[in-house]
Amino acid sequence: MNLRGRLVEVGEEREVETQYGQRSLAEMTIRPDGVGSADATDAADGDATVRVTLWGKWTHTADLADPGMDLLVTEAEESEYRGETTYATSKESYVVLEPDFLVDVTDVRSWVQCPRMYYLNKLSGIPLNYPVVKGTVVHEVFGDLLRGRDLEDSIDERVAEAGLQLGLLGYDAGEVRDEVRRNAAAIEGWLAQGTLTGEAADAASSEWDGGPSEDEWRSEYTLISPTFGIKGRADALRRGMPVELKTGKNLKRDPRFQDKIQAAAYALVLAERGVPADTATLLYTKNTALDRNEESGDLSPAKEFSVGKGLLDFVVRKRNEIAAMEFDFSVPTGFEADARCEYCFEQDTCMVVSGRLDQESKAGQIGTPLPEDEREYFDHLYRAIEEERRETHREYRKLWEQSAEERADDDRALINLDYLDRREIAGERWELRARKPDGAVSKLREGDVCLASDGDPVGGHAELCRIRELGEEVVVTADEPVELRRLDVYPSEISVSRMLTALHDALLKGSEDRKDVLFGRRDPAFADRSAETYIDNNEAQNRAVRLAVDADDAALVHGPPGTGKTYTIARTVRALVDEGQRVLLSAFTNRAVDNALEALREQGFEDAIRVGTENGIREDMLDLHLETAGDPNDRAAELNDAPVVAATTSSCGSRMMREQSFDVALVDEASQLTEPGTLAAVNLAERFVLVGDHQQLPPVVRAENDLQESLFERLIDRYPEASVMLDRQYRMSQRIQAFSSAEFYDGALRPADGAVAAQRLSDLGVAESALPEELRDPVAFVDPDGSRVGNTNPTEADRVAEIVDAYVAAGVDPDDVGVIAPFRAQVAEISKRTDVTVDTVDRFQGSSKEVVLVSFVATGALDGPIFEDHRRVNVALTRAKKALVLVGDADALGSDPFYARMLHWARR
DNA sequence: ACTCTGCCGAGAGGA
Repeated sequence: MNLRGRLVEVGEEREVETQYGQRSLAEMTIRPDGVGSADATDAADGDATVRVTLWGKWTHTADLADPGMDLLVTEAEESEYRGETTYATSKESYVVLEPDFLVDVTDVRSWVQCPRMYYLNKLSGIPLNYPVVKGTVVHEVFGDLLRGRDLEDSIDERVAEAGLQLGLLGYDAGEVRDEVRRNAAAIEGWLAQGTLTGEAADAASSEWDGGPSEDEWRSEYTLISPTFGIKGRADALRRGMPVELKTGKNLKRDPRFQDKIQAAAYALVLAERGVPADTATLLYTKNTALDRNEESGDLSPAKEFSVGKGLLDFVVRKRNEIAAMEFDFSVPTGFEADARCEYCFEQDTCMVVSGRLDQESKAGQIGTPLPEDEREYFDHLYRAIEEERRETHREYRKLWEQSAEERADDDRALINLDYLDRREIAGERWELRARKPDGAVSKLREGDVCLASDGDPVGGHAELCRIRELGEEVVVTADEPVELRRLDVYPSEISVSRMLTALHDALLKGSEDRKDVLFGRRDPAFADRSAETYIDNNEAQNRAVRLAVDADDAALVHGPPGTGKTYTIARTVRALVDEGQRVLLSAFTNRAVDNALEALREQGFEDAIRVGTENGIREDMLDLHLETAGDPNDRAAELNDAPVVAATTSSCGSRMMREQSFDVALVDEASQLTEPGTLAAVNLAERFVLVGDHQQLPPVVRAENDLQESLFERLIDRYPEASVMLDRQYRMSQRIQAFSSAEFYDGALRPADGAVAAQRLSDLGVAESALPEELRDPVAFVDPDGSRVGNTNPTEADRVAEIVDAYVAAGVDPDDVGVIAPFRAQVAEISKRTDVTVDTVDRFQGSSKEVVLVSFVATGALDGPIFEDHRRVNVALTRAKKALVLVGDADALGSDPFYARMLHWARR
């Protein structure tokens, strides 16, 4: 049986005499309830504790354990001792610390080389370098070969796909193709050997009947292990045994140890799925025929080795070391292993990082430590980012912990799909189709990468796929055919990793000048190089452009709703380019990046490149999109020569963008970005301009931590003189903007001119007299006397729909009406009753409508965190141009001073 | 208690 629980007490290791001789043991006390999977609670009832003895080598894990950690013992032996039921590890047992902390297989690999290498990889990311790019190409070609694809076709296409990266590294396609061809020859030679003849091609063409079966080849197998807390992707499986491809050379008789560990980790995860693998193969594809002819005779690329329980135990223990270290956010020193620093390629990096961050390390330190406030900042954000990582792991857990129905409720999956069929498509890939059940909704969108499965994404057959169509019929493409019954959002740690690298780059690679400003040691400096006038009809906008052009370090532009931020940004970019500056134009969302580009083009500027994934970019900006595939030189030149590069801040953290440098980074929506998120863009430039509004929604983070305050907000508080507030708004009538202006902008936000101030529905040809009495004021309040049911209020939803109808009946175009609600549940409720746009506040940010209705849902009292952040209300109330209707319960709204003032204003 | 956009995916190599 499996035993799992929270550690209450951790006993010391001790030696005892047994019938098998002297053995070591350590006794643990755990509280089995309330943790993890269902079988965790098999052992005991209530909050009783149980004792479990860890024998032999598992005392190593006991040594790492601390009270509070989650402990899992598989195949535990139960025995009675003086009336008490106790447990102990058996021969088959594994002991897993913090199984919910998902460790990547490659992390185990680097940890085995040196724990410090694990840390350095995590911190600084893997930079753009040729071995990685070529390695990736070879892996892709390998997968293609296994699927029976023509070798030359595959090499041509895969090398072309890596065009931009190769170009940035200064390689040309021909030489790379030749080199890949040499690696591929080793693969082909191996595939053709002895009993393997023709197998790959046979497997590829054979009928597929679900999960992996014994005699088949599989490429790119996505594996997640809830039991062992490991995830990863095996390069291939042959007859259920992992095959790991290496692009390098290994002329020794045995595989490299860390490579064995990597392959063994895949074998471990396969064992959990009931497909035990007792052998694994490492394929060193740089070993050539020439090498083979040498005397030892066994230098073929393939090295097989057996995977016994002892090796698997070792993998689990190493994985436990990582989990234990991450549990209290500690930093590995390198002393945990007996790696020899003098042979290590990372020695210099390791010493610099140790020296600058004042970390203990086996390699020693170089250089002087960063100032204390910078180190504190690092420690603080490092921890916050790691907390975010754990929240991402929770998303993984939902893949197996939630029942299908719960999963459906939380919007992150489409379940119970009716599998229709599959079809082989170009590139030896597959197109899979299924029918969606009526009314199923999810956050999945066309173009997303997600996990397609036969209904069981963890224990069954799952493949990463891309969504092509998401209508009544669901169409996805994948490398292997799955019986498509379920689609899940595939959680990714990418944004977390990128935050970490941005933090690292800012502190360890960033210029002192910039850090002085970031850490409040020096006020931002300004030169006098701007022209007098850039924008002649809006004094604040003009000042904003001048501030940005004059900034030697940083400028901050505060743009409340409707104040022409995007226009000002575009004008600023042009002014900077005119000064000969190379500009990075960035923002949190794709939408904002595209809006800024659109404004640039409207102002006649076209010389920009849009970097990012194709499906994130709006169609009318795709002509500016930088293709990553193609001739290396051309692709690299396109990027390197662009005076303006536009990308989301997330893309700025990509390997390719990290190689770019700019004079100025201009970041929109900066108030919605975490500090590390902002740094990803800021790091790439000499100077930066942040544009945002800290009175609107803050950054979205999963964990409660200090990532919630944006760099924009921190800096604007610290350096008000380096900022300009755009104070003229072009969106709302005087009546509508009054409350927001008074509450959030000290009354400084004003209509740009009389026409904006005085706009009314009659301007749209609507007869206001046709509206019910209660709606004739541009700001109205309606209390429908409903009651809150969960996060909905059906009566209020009815009333909202009636009001929408009233506006439409009076002549308002339905496209000009929008409804906003705080909860998604209420959004769904209202959507059932009307065809106009209905969305949450958060999703409405950035857009506007002539008529806006806000449904507050709450009755009786304002219970819930969603009502606590008044900035959300600011967003909701500032979407309307000519008419705004607040629909809610007067008692609830009156119970809080802020909402009471809002009510007072609305009722006037 | 609630809100939720990004990004792609994990990788490789060098004594």
